[in-house]
Amino acid sequence: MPELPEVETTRRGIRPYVKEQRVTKVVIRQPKLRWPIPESIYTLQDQMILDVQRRSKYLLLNSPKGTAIIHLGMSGSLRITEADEAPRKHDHFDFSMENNKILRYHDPRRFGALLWTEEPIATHPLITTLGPEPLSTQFDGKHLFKATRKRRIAIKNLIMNSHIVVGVGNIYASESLFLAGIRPGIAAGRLTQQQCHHLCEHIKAVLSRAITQGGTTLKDFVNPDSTPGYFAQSLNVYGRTGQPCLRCDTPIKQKQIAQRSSFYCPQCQQ
DNA sequence: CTAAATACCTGATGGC
DNA sequence: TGCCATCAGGTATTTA
Repeated sequence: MPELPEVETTRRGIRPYVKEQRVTKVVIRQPKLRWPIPESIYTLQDQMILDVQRRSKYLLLNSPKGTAIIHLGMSGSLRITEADEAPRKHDHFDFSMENNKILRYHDPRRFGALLWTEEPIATHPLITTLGPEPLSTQFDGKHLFKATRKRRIAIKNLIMNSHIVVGVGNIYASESLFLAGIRPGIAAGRLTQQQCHHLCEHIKAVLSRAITQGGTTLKDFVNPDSTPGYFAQSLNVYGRTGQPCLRCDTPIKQKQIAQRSSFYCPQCQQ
């Protein structure tokens, strides 16, 4: 389940293998992803990948003629394989490169995407409406406080809204709310300025820590079986229904908020 | 405008 | 052992 740390870990993992490599071949085995893969993606063929960037959970492969936009959805992953390695089930597309390696996309649930744009990436419809990066200075307590005013939506939903801040998925929404001592279901507009400040700081802390831990597995990145390191980190509340809170021993509660499982400690989060 | 529901998809899991 | 039902999850889009 790629959240922002996993996407960033993927970016760092593939970059050494694809940056400044010419794409020798684009192979599409399954064009039906979240949106159909456009024919225009073949423009990437014979282009040099200048860099791999990330905006929100979108990976951006820059070339002189345009940008390939990759989203991992919920079950997507990218790996580097050797040129002669046979594709497996759910390996939907390949970018072969001059260095005799393949950038290969795998996605059982096909919620991911591969798109192509020749416009400046900032003008792309998927990108223009996005809120600030969570780790940037643009995202601070003031921004969050302002975004919460007069909003009745649950605070957990609000921080998962990419128009407000990008990159906060279901796992880290629950985790950061625990660290900030805020109930996930509370109306966003009821948060104080100080609570917004705390929540913002904890979102930044939990995401940076996860990226650091994801980085520990980077050396194994070419191993397709490598699991992202951050899943091994101790989660305080996510997936711990009924188990004792690590801070106060009260059993962790699970509640559906907007069709998403949310986890919290009824004692530590008021 | 906001908020909630819907759509997309497969694999893992649980009940019978 | 098999089969159906349920759930998980990111996010754009549709509906209210």
